[in-house]
Amino acid sequence: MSATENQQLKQVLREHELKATTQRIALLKLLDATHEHFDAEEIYLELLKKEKNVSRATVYRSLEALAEQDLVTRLDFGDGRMRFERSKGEDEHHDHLICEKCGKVIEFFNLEMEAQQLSVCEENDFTPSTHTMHIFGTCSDCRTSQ
Amino acid sequence: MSATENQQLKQVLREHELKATTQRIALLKLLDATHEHFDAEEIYLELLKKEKNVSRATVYRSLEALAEQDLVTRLDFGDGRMRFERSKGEDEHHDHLICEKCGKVIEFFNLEMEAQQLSVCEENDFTPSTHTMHIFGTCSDCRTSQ
DNA sequence: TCCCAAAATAAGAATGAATCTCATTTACAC
DNA sequence: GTGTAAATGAGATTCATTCTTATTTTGGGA
Ligand SMILES: [Mn+2]
Ligand SMILES: [Mn+2]
Ligand SMILES: [Zn+2]
Ligand SMILES: [Zn+2]
Repeated sequence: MSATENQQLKQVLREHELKATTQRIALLKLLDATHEHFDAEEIYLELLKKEKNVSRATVYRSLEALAEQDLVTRLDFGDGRMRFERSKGEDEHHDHLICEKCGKVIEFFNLEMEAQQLSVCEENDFTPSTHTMHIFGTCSDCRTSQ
Repeated sequence: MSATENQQLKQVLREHELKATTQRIALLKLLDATHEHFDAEEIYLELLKKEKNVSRATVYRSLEALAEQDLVTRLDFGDGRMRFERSKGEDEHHDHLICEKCGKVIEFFNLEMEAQQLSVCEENDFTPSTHTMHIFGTCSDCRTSQ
């Protein structure tokens, strides 16, 4: 809504050498607003509500461009479609607990685990770029309610 | 080849309440022989070389049945198709380093990391069932050769 | 403010991994 | 050996994602 938010996002996009299209701005605004882990179709449908002109192809292309610049993060929860979240700072990396019953996603960060990852890479003379650390299981709500 | 290997695999399948079809036996034999991380199409093509009758559908269905019984393990390296490996013992769980340049897969096990995972689950009142811990990056071969 | 070339978009076709359908074959308990 | 439920083969189908092409938009410069 706010013109200032639009301006800020325009700024962000340009800093990353991306043209500030209305679709990309709307996409970032959506992810900023919700903090959720949307898939492409959900993003497409949300954007349709707000903007008259959006196409699925643009959602996919924008997500690709934004992910390339680390403005959004791709998440693969292994169910056949990619999820996306707004990237937080370099310093705010986190991993995920995913409830197989209700789909809830719990974010966590564990410094010791990250340190062990680096240690494993060193042992294997391997230069890491990214990692996926997803723990699947049952959340407390789903465990108690059955 | 060996009749004894066939008999052993028949035995294994029956212990898991799976009918010992020639296709399932051939599939297990292939994975036992190579220790590789094949996708379904690769498995299909390999089986075609050896058996005259195999269909893609059977490969997928067999892999599903075998994975259900933990005789094979599904691996999602995030590139759009699932990989499969022969499951090792409960005690031989491992995770993967995946080279983004050459596709090489390095297996590792880190007890401290696994312990931290349990600790994170406890903190979040979460009951884990499985996890994916894949580190993507560049292997030493690919780093030195360029 | 107007103009232009390059880049991005809309709409829908194409792709490809995975699943489903159904007629036929096979496994295995009796 | 028989019968029956389960598994298979072949190909159709699904569905997420990518591609194609004509059209529109962006951003820089006149
Ligand atoms: Mn997250
Ligand atoms: Mn492995
Ligand atoms: Zn839950
Ligand atoms: Zn490599």
